[in-house]
Amino acid sequence: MKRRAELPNNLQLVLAVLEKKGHPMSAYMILDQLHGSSVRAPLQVYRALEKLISMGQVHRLESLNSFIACNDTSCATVGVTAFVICEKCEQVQEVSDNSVSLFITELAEKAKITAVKSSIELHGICGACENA
Amino acid sequence: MKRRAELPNNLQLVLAVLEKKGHPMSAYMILDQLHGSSVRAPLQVYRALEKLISMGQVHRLESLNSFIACNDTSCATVGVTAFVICEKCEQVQEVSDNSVSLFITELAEKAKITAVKSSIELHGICGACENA
DNA sequence: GTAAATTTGTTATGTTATAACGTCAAGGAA
DNA sequence: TTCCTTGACGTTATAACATAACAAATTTAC
Ligand SMILES: [Zn+2]
Ligand SMILES: [Zn+2]
Ligand SMILES: [Zn+2]
Ligand SMILES: [Zn+2]
Repeated sequence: MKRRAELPNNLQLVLAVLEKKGHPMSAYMILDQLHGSSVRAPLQVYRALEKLISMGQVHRLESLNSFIACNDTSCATVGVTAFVICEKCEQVQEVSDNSVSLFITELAEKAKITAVKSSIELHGICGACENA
Repeated sequence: MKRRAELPNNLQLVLAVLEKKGHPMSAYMILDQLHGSSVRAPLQVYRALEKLISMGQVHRLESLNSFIACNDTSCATVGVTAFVICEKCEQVQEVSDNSVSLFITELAEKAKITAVKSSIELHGICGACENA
């Protein structure tokens, strides 16, 4: 994996925006934030996101058509991650312990399928928002 | 739950198209199939889909931006369903046994969140396609 | 150093989803 | 009945998300 400083410029820019925000952002929200930089067109953002995702630095949230900077170093080694999303404050937790990978393994076996990728996204209201 | 014959016309039309296909379809694919009927505009399709989904007759696959007719009577009673999708033949299996709902329950507890909805989608290559 | 291959930028376009507004029909109160 | 409210539906327009196609620049292979 490339070290941060070695990332091409567009990847650094996109990743920095996502990390600063800390919440899910659509590609077009990212593009808005980069107004004035060398990143001018949607495709530049999508291409950067694609690479960052393949490096494990960014995740795509399918149920939101959005992207978020990885916030859990362990998810890269485990490979399967579940995302828990608060619908009120947009906080996202990554869960990538054994129970998640075991669940996916068993699901694939049960369905007689060779898994390629998985998307597990749980929406709800987090504790902090519940008590607000 | 309304019986099939009692469904409003647009809902019947949309559901019939999805059931005939048996695979995931985007709203616009459904619209194409309904050319010549009273369903002429995207919003008619989306409104029908929204109702069919709330009745449990149709599911939305977040990772495909697509919709599929429910093919498993048990998923309505359990409430939580995992979808296993073959990327080659587009066959979709619904899994809604106890292991799935238990996994979601435990995930919600672990993340200290009150679950509202969940999306579990596993992509892969099914047995039939693997041997082809 | 030159040609081929890859990456990047730009424009245009395709795909998915919703906002805004007008019409009509059903149902209830006066 | 007649008026009013309410909700469902159709239509047009537009917003939001994503990729195709091509040109220019850069990197890589020899
Ligand atoms: Zn992560
Ligand atoms: Zn919250
Ligand atoms: Zn179902
Ligand atoms: Zn298959």
